[in-house]
Amino acid sequence: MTLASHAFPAVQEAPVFRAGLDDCDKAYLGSLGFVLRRYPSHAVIARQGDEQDRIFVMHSGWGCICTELPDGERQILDFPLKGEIVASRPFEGEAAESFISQTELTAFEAPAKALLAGLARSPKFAAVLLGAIARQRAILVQHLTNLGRRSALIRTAHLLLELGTRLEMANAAKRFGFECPLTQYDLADALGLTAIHVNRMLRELRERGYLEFRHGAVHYLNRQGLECFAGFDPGYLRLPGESWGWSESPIP
Amino acid sequence: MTLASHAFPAVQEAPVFRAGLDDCDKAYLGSLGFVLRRYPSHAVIARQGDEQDRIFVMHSGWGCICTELPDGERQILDFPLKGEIVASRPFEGEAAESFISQTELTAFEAPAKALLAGLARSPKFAAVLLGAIARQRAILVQHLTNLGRRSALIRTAHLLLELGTRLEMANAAKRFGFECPLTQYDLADALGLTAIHVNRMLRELRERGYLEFRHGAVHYLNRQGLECFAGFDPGYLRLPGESWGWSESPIP
DNA sequence: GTGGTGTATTAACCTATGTTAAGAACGCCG
DNA sequence: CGGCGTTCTTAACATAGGTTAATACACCAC
Repeated sequence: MTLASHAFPAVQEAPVFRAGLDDCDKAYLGSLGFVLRRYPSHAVIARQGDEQDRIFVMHSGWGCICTELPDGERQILDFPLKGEIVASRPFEGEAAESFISQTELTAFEAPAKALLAGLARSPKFAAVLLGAIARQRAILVQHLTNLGRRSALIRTAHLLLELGTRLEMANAAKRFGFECPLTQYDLADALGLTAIHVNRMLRELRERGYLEFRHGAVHYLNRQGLECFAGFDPGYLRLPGESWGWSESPIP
Repeated sequence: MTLASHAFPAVQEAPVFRAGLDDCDKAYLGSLGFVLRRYPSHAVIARQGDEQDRIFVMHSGWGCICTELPDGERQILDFPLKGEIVASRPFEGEAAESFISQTELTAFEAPAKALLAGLARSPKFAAVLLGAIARQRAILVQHLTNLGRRSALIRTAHLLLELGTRLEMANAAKRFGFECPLTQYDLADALGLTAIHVNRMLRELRERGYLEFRHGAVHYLNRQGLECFAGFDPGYLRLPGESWGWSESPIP
């Protein structure tokens, strides 16, 4: 739309917005005041309990959304990936969750009020936003189901498959897997397990010939078998109004 | 607004809407085509996988939102209570969850599209809706944290305290507790436990002098102690823009 | 009354996961 | 190069929670 969109990454190209908006809405989006900011690793980008007035669109790096308990433990709710929205308390009130970077991370930021105004402006814009919120909710629901009703082994597999699929949807996956800078402690906090047990589960997945998680990368050894074993059905990751993936080579 | 609102319960009086909307918005709400419907107990009101085109506002009775796994197990995500919204996939796409009645249940229903249109109509209306969605998300997050990082005993206590507080907010609690027709199997499916273990935990809570769950009702024995023990902080249940509770006797 | 179904309760036993402890591998920095 | 912190890995042991099974209790149909 502008020269800047060639010189700098533009929020309009984020997967959340890319599919659903026409040029007019994208121009409007460009006017909302999104700024690309960079955070170092292990930075607290938004703290649980603070007034929540910004929303984020991930651009690079890894972070997590988590709740912190009085005893110092934490529960990771999700790892927002490239092109996904972070808007924990959509548009009002104090945040119930923290947003923390795991690696160096860049994200677009805008005042939440700007987006709220956009809801009234264009039905298409509203639909895209609500679609993104619905997808986030679906992901949260899967994580909840994971914790409540799946064994540690399947739970671990399910999360890794989900992350891989989401990265593919953002064109950020590798050929045989994906880069994943999470530590086993991070995974443990997301899976409701101990880091030691995560280690056991990763070994088990490797020994069963499903996948390998080493040197900050996940390599599938038998992806189809793993999806079957984990009961992974990626339907919940689809953004409404979007056909499957924007990869160059669509899966039949 | 109309004669009918005296003869029949009106959706405008539901807690979700009651606080935030002015008369004009309430009149609009009344025009959206909400219909009060009655379901028998153990009815499937919306099934996982079906196209989701209605939203509900609970009016009486108990139900649950759950996901069903291939192996026949289920994970209950939440128990929507009187005056709360049920809109699992807000406004589009197929439902990732089922909505099932536990007791006989009545709810207002309207086509989801009607609400979507309301977003553009009035900023206040949009804010109320988004507030309700945000609250639902906060509840989901607490349930997730419950499953991931709290012991079975505290988890059980936390859920019961939450339900009690939500019922109070809807003016639907008793003096010393609340009526709760859930079975121990229902609780187990919500807590990620076995019904047998739920039984053990309820006994433990009773023996410790915290609360009693018998004959379909929860009686607090030492509510303050229990809240402290469970680390229960009801802040996440507040609807944005709402002061604490609309009970006649506000808690200091 | 009798029987039947769903729920609650308890006990005995088993297993998945947590805990503690200790090395090993790797990167970073002097 | 050597030392130090972070992460990974494994083993031995402890326990929370699951499993199986049996009894008791309520409610309803007949």
